[in-house]
Amino acid sequence: MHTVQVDSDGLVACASVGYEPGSARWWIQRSDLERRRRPRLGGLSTERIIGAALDVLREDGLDALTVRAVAERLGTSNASLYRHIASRDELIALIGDHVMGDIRIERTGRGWRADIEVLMSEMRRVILDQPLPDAAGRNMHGYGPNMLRFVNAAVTAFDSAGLTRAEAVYTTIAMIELVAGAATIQRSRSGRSPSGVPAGAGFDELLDRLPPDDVAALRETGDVYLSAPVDAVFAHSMAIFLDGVTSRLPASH
Amino acid sequence: MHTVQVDSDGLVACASVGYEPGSARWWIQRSDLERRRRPRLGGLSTERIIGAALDVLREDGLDALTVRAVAERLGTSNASLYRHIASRDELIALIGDHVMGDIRIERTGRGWRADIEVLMSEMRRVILDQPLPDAAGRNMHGYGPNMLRFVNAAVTAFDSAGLTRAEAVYTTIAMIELVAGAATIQRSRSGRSPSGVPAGAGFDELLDRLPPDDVAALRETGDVYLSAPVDAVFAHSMAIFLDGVTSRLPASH
DNA sequence: ACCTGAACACCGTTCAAGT
DNA sequence: ACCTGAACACCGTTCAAGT
Repeated sequence: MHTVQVDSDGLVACASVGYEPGSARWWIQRSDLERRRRPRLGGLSTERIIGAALDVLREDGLDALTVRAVAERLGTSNASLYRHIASRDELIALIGDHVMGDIRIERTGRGWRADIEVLMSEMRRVILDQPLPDAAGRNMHGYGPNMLRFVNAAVTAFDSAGLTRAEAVYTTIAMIELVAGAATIQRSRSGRSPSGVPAGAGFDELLDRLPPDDVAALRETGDVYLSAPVDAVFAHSMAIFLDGVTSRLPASH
Repeated sequence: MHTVQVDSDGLVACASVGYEPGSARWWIQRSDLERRRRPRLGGLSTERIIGAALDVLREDGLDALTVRAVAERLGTSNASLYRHIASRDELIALIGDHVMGDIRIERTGRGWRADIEVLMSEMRRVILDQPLPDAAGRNMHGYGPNMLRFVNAAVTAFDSAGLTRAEAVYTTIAMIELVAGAATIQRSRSGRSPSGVPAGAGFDELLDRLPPDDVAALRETGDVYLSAPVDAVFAHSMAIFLDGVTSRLPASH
């Protein structure tokens, strides 16, 4: 049982019926809504809101991304945004897919492995490019037009490698899982305190306080765990994944 | 330049000097702090706070996890919690590592691959077990005692497989990236609207609205993308990863 | 159809005052 | 050393009233 707010024009009613932001139905509803708009000169638009949100994100960081801050940057009241987005979660879902739109999708002509390498690197790049709210990552798998375009490109590439369609889909999901996880982990691995202290500083001292048996291997390799360059780690993760896919290909002769 | 709040007992001063929650230095500071406590009968403790937070999380979900809600469940004022945790972020970091403590770490005796399979499945299980705040995932890689124990177990297993120490460390990070990403994506894949609509409902209609060339492969395999069972997807991701690791092992004869 | 000031019901966090 | 009521500075969101 839903109580639906009905505005005089019924727009808000539509926007708040309650599909989960990022879900397929929600994206459908969204495109309907955008089509029904009658933009004013110098007025707001979803596009301008996303742009302002990305500005806030890049300049002042994740914590500063509030509806109020976005409104201020646009020179309007925060209440005005709610004519274009039904909630902060919607804004975040929109940002998530918008960012995926920066991915360059093109075949390399050098085979499926090179194609997938580019797709993975591109996805990682756009995620790391700005401090995305985690919730955007949560919806990143989602059903936005840019994400679906990306998924389609990956499925196509795995298809051309010789996988069955079903396996190409599964493999694409695995690829997305890995890149999403890698970006998240990298972000925290390279994090530092406000005071500038790297997250791993004092690692040896920390190990000394733990039961020796619990961290025996780490004692011998702690510096590797700490100082492994993030790009090298990603390259290695990607290589494992691609080698795994290769080993599952039907014998190619 | 820091302005440090100094309480009469100096405790709060210590807790707020500003290491990033989840960082190595922060965990060191934490264990010092806990050691200096003089608990009262029936009083609060970090442990009780974490327990209450997990209760809130499991019963009322992620959005309900507020400092105030945790305090209410403990029958105290929210201000009281700040004697044991310096911020909500600290609480989340503590939860993140606490959850990793549920992982059963034991050798299977059936080789490195079986050992790693267990570790991956266990990590996935504890992450999915409750709706963890994303920020906990962000810190999950971190330097908590339980996480380090887990990392150590994985490095040890890869070591026994024949990888060099450095490669074992890199491979462990890749493993964590994959499992963290897989859990995140699964959570959103199986999400539904408050009204109970699955996130993927209406997928075909959505594809119809996109440029046909952008989603050609998905049109043919959309149902697989939608209905792939989450457990099967994870098993497949894990198999790719393990096959990849295997293919990178030094020839074993 | 769009925009807005003012308000509502929350947050996390602080601090003086208590035991 | 620990706990707490009350307050502060925010949030996201709503709504009546304006154009």
